[in-house]
Amino acid sequence: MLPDFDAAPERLAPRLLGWTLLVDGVGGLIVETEAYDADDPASHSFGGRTARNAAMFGPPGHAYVYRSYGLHWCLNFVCREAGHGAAVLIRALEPTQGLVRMQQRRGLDNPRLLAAGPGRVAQALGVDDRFDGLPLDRPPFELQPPAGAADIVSGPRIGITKAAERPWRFGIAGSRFLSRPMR
DNA sequence: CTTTCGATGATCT
DNA sequence: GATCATCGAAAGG
Repeated sequence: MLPDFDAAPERLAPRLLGWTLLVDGVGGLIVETEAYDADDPASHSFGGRTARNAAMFGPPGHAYVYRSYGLHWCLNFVCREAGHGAAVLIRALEPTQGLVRMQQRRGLDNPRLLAAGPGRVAQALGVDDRFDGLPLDRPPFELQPPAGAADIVSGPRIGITKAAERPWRFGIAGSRFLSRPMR
């Protein structure tokens, strides 16, 4: 069973919450996401296809990984349809599997800080540009459906200047593992 | 608790 | 040459 990667990003993003994301058996529950679309000035795909964002214009259900601020990696799930340029940014996980491995990679103990933020997620999972364009339906990736329904909250996306009013950030209400509290 | 700032490099104009 | 879908440490209330 897999998420509906053919959906528009603002619909896929909330639906991903509660799924378990593992990379080589390490990861946890997705608790925070953001949607980015082609007609969205905040999106890397807004200006059309380039070398960096090529994976965003590839088939749905694949990874788009980019370098942020010259230091961090960020992981997205491509969605909608091939050639469109839509994706969902994975912003935070509640760690459940491979705690020690994540603590080693992050150089931290506190489970709360292991994957609370997109750069932290990628570092904890060992994701970098080698994962750009890889399919999400087979190893090293594994996705497991939610155990039950969760309360979902939405709000403005973080760290953007354009289209800042779109409420395309989604989180599980009350989770302690968000990059920032929802509002 | 809050705000500020430096790190660091690819990407795009 | 400016702009980042960020993080962590430091400084101030």
